[in-house]
Amino acid sequence: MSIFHENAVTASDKAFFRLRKEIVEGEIPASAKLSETELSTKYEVSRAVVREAINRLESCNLVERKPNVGARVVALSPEGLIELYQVRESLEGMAARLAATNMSDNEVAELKMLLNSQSENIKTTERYYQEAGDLDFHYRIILGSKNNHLINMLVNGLYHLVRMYRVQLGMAGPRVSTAFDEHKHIVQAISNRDPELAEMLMRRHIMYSKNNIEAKLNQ
Amino acid sequence: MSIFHENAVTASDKAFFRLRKEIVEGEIPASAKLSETELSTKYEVSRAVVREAINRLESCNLVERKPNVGARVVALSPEGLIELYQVRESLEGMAARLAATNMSDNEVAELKMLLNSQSENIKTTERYYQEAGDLDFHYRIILGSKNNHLINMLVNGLYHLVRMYRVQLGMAGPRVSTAFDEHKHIVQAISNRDPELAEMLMRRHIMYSKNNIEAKLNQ
DNA sequence: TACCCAAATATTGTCGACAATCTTGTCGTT
DNA sequence: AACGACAAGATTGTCGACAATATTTGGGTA
Repeated sequence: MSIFHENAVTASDKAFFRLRKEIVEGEIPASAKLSETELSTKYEVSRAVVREAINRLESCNLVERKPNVGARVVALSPEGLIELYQVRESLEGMAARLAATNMSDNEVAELKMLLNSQSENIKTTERYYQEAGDLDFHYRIILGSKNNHLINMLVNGLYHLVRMYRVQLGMAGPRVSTAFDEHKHIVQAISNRDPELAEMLMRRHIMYSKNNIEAKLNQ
Repeated sequence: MSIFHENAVTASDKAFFRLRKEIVEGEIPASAKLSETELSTKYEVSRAVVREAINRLESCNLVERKPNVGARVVALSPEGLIELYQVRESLEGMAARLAATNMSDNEVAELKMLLNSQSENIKTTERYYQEAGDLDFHYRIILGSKNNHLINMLVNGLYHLVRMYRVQLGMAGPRVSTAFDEHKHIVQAISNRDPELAEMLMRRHIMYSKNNIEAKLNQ
């Protein structure tokens, strides 16, 4: 997740990033209890910074907390994944719509270049890169919306959870080439400054991913 | 905001609710600095609970925090309000779509009853009630989506900010009767189990509000 | 054995103090 | 006077200890 280049300034930041990484990548498994004392000895910091880190993870929807009881990593469920993709469809659709209006010509050009470079590597490269490329694509459109609420909700709120599902349920999926075509069409709509089409295509794109995942889960 | 009946169990909860109320209602003005020590003496609690409350307010997008510097109440701007309504349009549109599928017949019937009771009071009652009624209407549809992510984002994340704008910029608006008609049509679509129409009508409904606000701001 | 109550234990919530960082004000130099 | 460096003050970040609450353990009774 080095795309976002967040830099930790305080100890809570470091603990937050580390804990988030361990949760997203499954080192700390889903539904596991998060003991404040345990983590504070493990990370060699005080309980206060662990507490703050856990609180932040709660606002990312990565952990759930009950008063006087403690925090647990969220449970991963097929239903939760569907709900997540419904929200993504809604928010990223709007992001594409806004991006069609608000992205600069320069940003659109760079987005096209990104797709071109991906198109060259698309057969030779391995899965992880494709996943990062997909992430990068969506990330740029989100930023292109120029809507700070939207950006914050998606980047800080949903994407780590999406990645947690992907990593732990092994949902990188094939769908590589078809997804790539969908990306191309979305960029075309943005380039044509067609907000409605951009939104519709983005929503379908995410809906297809959702259906793909649902099919895998039910098989 | 007594609709949501959150009950505070811990001291941080109380501080959080109180601070949120004071910020939303403008008692602590927009862009004001939040001093931890000051608030801790004012509320007669330790700095730790104030810190936690402020952190929670940050995840509600009601305050912004800079490391080693402190927290400020967010600044209210016309652009921020527009961005907020764009996100609302997206999320509540999806909520209406999902509600058309997921609300029980019973819930739909209760929603209709709510509208009927509002229809009777619509001329005699004062503005505040209408505002609460509007809130209640949207709230029920959000819950009707049965999507926990959506519910959480809207109820805990956006609605207090919306209310802060309403209170402080005096945006209760007239638009009472037209908005009521829009509500009726949305309920009709949900009752007909027509997700696409429900979403479209909700998006328009919110877009109209946004346009109404924009017009007021630019006048 | 199954169940309930109470003591013991462990965990979270809250507090005050200290350390690290930023901000403000003063002084000196150009 | 303008600018920059330095010191003083104030604010946030971090820590360990204590208080309050939840969980577990153990014993007694039906």
